[in-house]
Amino acid sequence: MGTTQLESVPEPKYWHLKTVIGEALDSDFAVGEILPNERELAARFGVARATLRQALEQLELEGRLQRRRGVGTTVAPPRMGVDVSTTQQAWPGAGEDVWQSVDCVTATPPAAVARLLEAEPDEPVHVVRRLRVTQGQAVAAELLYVPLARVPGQPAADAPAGPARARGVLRELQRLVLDGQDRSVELGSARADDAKELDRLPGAPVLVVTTRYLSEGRTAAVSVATYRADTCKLTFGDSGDLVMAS
Amino acid sequence: MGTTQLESVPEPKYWHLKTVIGEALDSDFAVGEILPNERELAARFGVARATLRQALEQLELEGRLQRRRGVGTTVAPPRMGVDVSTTQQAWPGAGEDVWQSVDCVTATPPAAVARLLEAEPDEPVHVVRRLRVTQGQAVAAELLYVPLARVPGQPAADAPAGPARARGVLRELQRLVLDGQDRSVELGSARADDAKELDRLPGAPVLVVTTRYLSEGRTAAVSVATYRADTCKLTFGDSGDLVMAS
DNA sequence: CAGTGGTCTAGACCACTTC
DNA sequence: AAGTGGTCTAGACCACTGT
Repeated sequence: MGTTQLESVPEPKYWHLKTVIGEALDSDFAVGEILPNERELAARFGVARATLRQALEQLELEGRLQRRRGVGTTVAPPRMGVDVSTTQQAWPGAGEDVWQSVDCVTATPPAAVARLLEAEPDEPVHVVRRLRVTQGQAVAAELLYVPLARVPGQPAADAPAGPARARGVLRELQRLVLDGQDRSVELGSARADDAKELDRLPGAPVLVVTTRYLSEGRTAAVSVATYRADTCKLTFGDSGDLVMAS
Repeated sequence: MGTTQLESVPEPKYWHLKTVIGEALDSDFAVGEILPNERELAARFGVARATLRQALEQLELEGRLQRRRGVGTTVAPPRMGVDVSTTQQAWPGAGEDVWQSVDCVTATPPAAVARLLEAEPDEPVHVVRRLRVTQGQAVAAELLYVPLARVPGQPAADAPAGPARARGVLRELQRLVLDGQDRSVELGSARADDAKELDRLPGAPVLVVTTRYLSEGRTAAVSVATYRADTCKLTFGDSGDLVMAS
């Protein structure tokens, strides 16, 4: 007894629910196990389905649950650590193991990207689409913007859009001297196309990693990569080869 | 005529709403301006308030809106870039400008932290509470865990809890040799205490930055910092002194 | 006090997956 | 066809902020 704290600030129901279910997940459920459906759970806890859903949404946001329409709600495995460190400065595509080139087209970039590129909003750029696959799962979708003028040997600017052309642009990029790069991470919500590639619904929370690649004092390329926030933890290993396992 | 796309996949209402309002924000509103209240907006768009709220929630998640109970919904300023780079390896508290020491107590860490510390779950640690303030605003709340055994000169282990003791622990830490650090970023939701310090409601989305400080081959300290995801963009400047302004 | 956003309800229908 | 999560409604009341 003692500090029973009689609801000086009454806790919202969904918040309390989240705690209760969260504890149940730790003790009574195994990873991958499916929970009772939402109507069942709502009835069991004596709340409306909307309230129950509010609790489940939070747990999904924290990476503890995974919900799929038409299937059900399952207990999520711990988030996988995805290395995004920049200690080994390198152009994208240097370690071709994790990123798959999907496509490449020529277009004018969004205004925000043009600003980062220090280019006119209507300057045409290569737009390379890549997918990061880890343990058989797509964890990130990337758009890499490279102004045509920055890659000298036009690697088939008129070549048919596709993976081959994407690899061509990456190859040209790697000919340049990389002076440095800076990076930012922020919360966003998945655009429709990214959501599709990541097997999520549009609007799903994602971690947006924006990288600016510098060469000869200019911005040579900008990458905007959206990582699934539910399943990923971004890691920056800055201490030799040590990586946070967990 | 052309690609009118007759709803092959009917877009959810709230998604469409989000787009419409988002565009209106760009063209018709200035930063800081207050929007009409939710009931008014819902009526104007001919939807239920819950649906309107779903759209506003997304926009808030993306840092475009700011909502405060009892006050209203305002247009948010662009996210501020917060530097969290680790290029200059340093113990916490080395640049005392941005972090304010708030408190320090002795306790046993959560299980997950104990694991990172490579310590027994019941080993007592200093828990230093700090607040990161930028431009007059609290942007992050941190808990720094330092095992008592790691800091040699017990800096008043029984001293009264408070800022003075916090600074004492940081001072002791800085006597050690820092071998390296690694870091991870993931999405989380604010615990009640963090939410209070960050002036948000519990459950608000946050970016959780976990840092492990290594000394003499061991983990000397673990920091868990929760940044407001709505107002912050974490930056990692790895190219000299260049910072992404935006 | 009036006005705001936050919580909650009890329903309905829709889109998707699986059998 | 049956069962799942996703969307949407039209209300109600609560907690908080201002005046």
